Amino acid sequence: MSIRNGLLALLEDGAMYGYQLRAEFEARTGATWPLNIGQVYTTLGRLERDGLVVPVESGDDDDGHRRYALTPAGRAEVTGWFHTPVARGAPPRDELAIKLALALTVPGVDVNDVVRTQRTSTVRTLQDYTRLKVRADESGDLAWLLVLDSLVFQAEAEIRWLDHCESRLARFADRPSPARTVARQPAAAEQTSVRR
Amino acid sequence: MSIRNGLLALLEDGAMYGYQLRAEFEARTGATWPLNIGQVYTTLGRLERDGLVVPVESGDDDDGHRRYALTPAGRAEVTGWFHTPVARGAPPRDELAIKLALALTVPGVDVNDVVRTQRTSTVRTLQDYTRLKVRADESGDLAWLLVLDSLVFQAEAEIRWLDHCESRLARFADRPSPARTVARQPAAAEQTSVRR
DNA sequence: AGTGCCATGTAAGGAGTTACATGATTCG
DNA sequence: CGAATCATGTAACTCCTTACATGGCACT
Repeated sequence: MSIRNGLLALLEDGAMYGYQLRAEFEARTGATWPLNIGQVYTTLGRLERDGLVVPVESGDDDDGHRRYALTPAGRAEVTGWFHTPVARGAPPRDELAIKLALALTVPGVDVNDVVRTQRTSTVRTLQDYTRLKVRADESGDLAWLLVLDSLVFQAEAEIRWLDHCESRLARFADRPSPARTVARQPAAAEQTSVRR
Repeated sequence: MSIRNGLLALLEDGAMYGYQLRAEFEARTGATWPLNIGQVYTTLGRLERDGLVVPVESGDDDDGHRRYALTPAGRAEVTGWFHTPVARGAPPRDELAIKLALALTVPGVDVNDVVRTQRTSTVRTLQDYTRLKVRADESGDLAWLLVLDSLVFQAEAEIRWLDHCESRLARFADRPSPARTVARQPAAAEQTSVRR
């Protein structure tokens, strides 16, 4: 969904063709998320089908570029997107959180090992980001700086969380019952819960 | 990818059938990410095709349940998953970061408005999480607690980042040049960059 | 008898990736 | 000339979601 809306937002700046849209998207987000060109075309196809975008008629200056322009409906979609907060109500699945939660209940997995492995990896990632921030600072690209800041904040939060997990795990280590998950659903998981 | 690996990890606990896998997954992650049952079956089909899982032959106690068990290759996949840090090298596209980066360069969008709208929304989400944490504390479900902590840490980081953005934007407000992104790619975006 | 849950699927489609095919233009 | 880049696509596939079809079984 972010690409679809992102392309629409870019078209607010004037009609563009597919290749140009990709270049603009990557330039304005610091090339943080490479955008594959095939998806640009298929997305443009869906946008056209949905009436948010129309190929601009270039009878005169036909340079072989298939430019698209926003329709009124498309313009409405863009302003709507900017005015609506990103839905964090159904948060995207976090592979790391899933992995740790499952590591707790699956036999033969050392949770602390998982935590420590992830921590060193994330710390390294964080270092990469701060190195990039130097370059962003020099370039004076505000958008790129903010995107990088976002990644830095997220990585720092992840590290804090991992440390938090480690200390919480240590606190629970005394208990003989290893916190095997007991389902909270009334009846369903009472029956389906597996314990050998 | 997280579901595929999650199902494999659950099967480490013994052979299960589709419906049971969904119930276990949701129970062990605090029902934070509802798992749709259709995907469980299609994923199991791919896992079987790839030789990571086999339907268990239940000639005797055939109760109509189609149970799956891990193969040695599947077991190897699970331990590999737990030992490998989650790749944050190609970070998942963050819709919020994209939105803000584009809001900077698209005409007619008040970035501060976007920031403030998102902030109140995220604060509300954070409050919901802390309410849930009370229940998780009472239930004593360690896995659920950690998952919720992860969401809280992420939401807090997002709020901090939004505040950070606001102050950085204020600092840039003096400058007459509204930080229109100039592409850093050597030649490409020089040509494709649009400014009217 | 009907409602609701358990259980297994299929269909259709959006989003995203990798890979390939095909031309035009530009540059060494 | 050849290689790289620009530019537009298509194909095949994974992942994920929503929705529908189909049965069994239990409880009132």
